Order: sequence, then structure tokens, then C-alpha cells
Amino acid sequence: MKKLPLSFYSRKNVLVIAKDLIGKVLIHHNGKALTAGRIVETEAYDGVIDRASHAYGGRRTARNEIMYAEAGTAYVYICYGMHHLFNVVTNRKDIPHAILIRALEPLQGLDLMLKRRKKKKPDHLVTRGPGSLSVAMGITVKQNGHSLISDDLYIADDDVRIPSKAIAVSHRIGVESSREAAVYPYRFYVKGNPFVSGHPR
DNA sequence: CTGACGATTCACT
DNA sequence: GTGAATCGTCAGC
Repeated sequence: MKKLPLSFYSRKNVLVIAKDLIGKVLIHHNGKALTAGRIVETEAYDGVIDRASHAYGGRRTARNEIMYAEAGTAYVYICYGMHHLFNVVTNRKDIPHAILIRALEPLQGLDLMLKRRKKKKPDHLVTRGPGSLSVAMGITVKQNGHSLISDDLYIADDDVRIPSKAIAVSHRIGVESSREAAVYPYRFYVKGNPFVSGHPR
């Protein structure tokens, strides 16, 4: 397990990074226990030129300030008043690129994930969808601004390779109102993986 | 200060 | 497929 270095996140093309994140492993060590899952669905948000991005047009507010932080920083915000959505900030400081992690396949700490999700038995919904995976992984807005070059919250490469042809691309989920950006092919997912959210699987 | 609105999820028909 | 839950954020007054 090799922790992804700053150079992975600091690249300029957020779409390339979003695709590269497919197959990587998100790890959270909360001091007591560890949970980990393989990333099977991501969405890229291309900064100031992307109408679906919180930073569209250079918008800078208290909420999205972390998008302007250096690469490899966690951007976590609350959606619909109750869901914590986990993103990875990319590119250099002041370029507000981010990638939303939308689904994971559990690898470690499944019992703890089920406990956090208040579920008795494992199913594909445990880590399907950005709000659900945050609960399963124990990620909340407390992690907003946290470095992913840290020892308790990071993304690693375990040398499992997802072939490019096994990765599908589609428009993003839940951005219908973002006019032309609604159809940008910025969502990446593992074809046929049961943990992937939205349509199609 | 106020109101409209989400990068969603879940239960229910 | 439809609708409710639930509240921080932000533009606008």
C-alpha cells in the first residue's frame, strides 16, 4: 500500500486524476479503528469554467474556500442539510479543482461501516453514493481542510489495476440545473460494479 | 434578516 | 417513480 503523493493530486487535468482515482483505496484511521474501501465512482469538478462547480466563475465563499487550497486537501461539505460529501482538491493552490468520491467497495472494517450505517447485514448500499460512503467511512465536515498526505486519512495504491476499458464515463449525477455542464462527461465508474450509484451501472 | 435551494437518501406506492 | 426529511449557505434586500 503506497500512499498517493502530492504529485498525484497536483496535476493540472482534473479529468485524468478523477479517472486515475478509480481503483485506488480510501483509508480512514479514526484513532481506534480503520476503515478502507476501493474507489469505484468519481466525478470531476473543473473549477471556474465548470457551471456545476461550487467555484464556477471564480466564486469564493466560506463554504468553498478549501477548494482553493493546495492539492491533496479534503473538501467536505454538507448537502441537503444532512449529507456530508467528500471531495479531493487537485491542481495548485488557488486553482479550485475538486473530485467528488461517489462510491466505494468496502475492503476493511466492514463491521464498523455497518455499525455507522445502522445496518445489520452487508449489502451494496453500505458505501453506494457520496452521502452513504461518508457515513460508512466516518467522514464528516470535521475533515474539511484535512491533508490527504496524512497518516489518518489518505488514498493509497495497492497495485490493483482497473483496465481502462473497464472504466465507463457518463454525465454527472444531480447537476441537471447546471445548463451546458449537465452533460459534460465528467463521471467515471467501474462498469458493472454493484457499489456504483446512479445510472447506468 | 430572510427565503430559496441543494454534487442525496430512504421509505413507500 | 414519487415525495419527505432537514439545515447550512448565500444572494438579495
